[in-house]
Amino acid sequence: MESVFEILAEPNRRAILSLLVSSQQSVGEIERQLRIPQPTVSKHLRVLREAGFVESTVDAQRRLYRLKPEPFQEMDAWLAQFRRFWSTHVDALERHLDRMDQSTPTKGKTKKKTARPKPRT
Amino acid sequence: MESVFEILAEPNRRAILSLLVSSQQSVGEIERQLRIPQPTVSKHLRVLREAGFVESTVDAQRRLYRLKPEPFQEMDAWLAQFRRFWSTHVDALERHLDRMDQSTPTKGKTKKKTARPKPRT
DNA sequence: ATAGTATATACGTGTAAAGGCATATATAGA
DNA sequence: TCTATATATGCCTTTACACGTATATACTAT
Repeated sequence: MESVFEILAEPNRRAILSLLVSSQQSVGEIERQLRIPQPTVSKHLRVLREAGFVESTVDAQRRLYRLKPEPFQEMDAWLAQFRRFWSTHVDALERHLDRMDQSTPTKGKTKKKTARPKPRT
Repeated sequence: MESVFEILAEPNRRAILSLLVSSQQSVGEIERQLRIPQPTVSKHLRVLREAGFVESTVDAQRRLYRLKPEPFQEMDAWLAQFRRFWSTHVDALERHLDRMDQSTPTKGKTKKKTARPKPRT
């Protein structure tokens, strides 16, 4: 479990990170929002912490977890080598996004799509 | 093995993708450059193909594999939700990049990645 | 048809990680 | 002190891959 990619391979961990985008959260808050048992949350948080994705501060009995930017930047740096490549393929990409659309668990976000004339598969 | 992140969790697969950035390659070429046994290469290529990362065309007995852009874009879309966040932390980021620099697995590398000077909480 | 080359697949095995459950640790408050 | 709350950790079981080795399939050339 050394690379950032292995860390992100776990869906619950990605969910936790997405939760923390809005603001820092306690273990209990994460537990309730994601409806996964507390020991599971704590274990994933440990992995995320050791990988540098999050850090925590103590607040009474609570621990507040928040994001750290570095590993995300590391991923972005890896992805960068492919950017040049995929930007030359925007057309095929649009068709793909068409089918993907709401696959990103952000929040209620308006998807500004330019006219997409391709409902076919 | 459904998400792009799980696909990229495997180091050999990431290496294959990085190889293919420059140009399309046959299985044998990949095998020789990465020095991993041919069945392993084929298996990883299968995974990558089924996940939409690559596609292949036939050239006599060879199969030429090349990148497809969509999954990369999907990853990028997921990462996007954190961009806003990490751009407000450029300073800490710069220090990190300083230590990371050439993090792209081109070839043999020294594996000193353990020491993490933490700007303590 | 036979041999040679290139790639894919099948099978068995080891391993590591994820989850469930119980319990330990720490802090707060009575 | 004792109890309640919040979080972490330990143990156990299950499962999902990744790899090695062997073999199958496909195409080429003689």
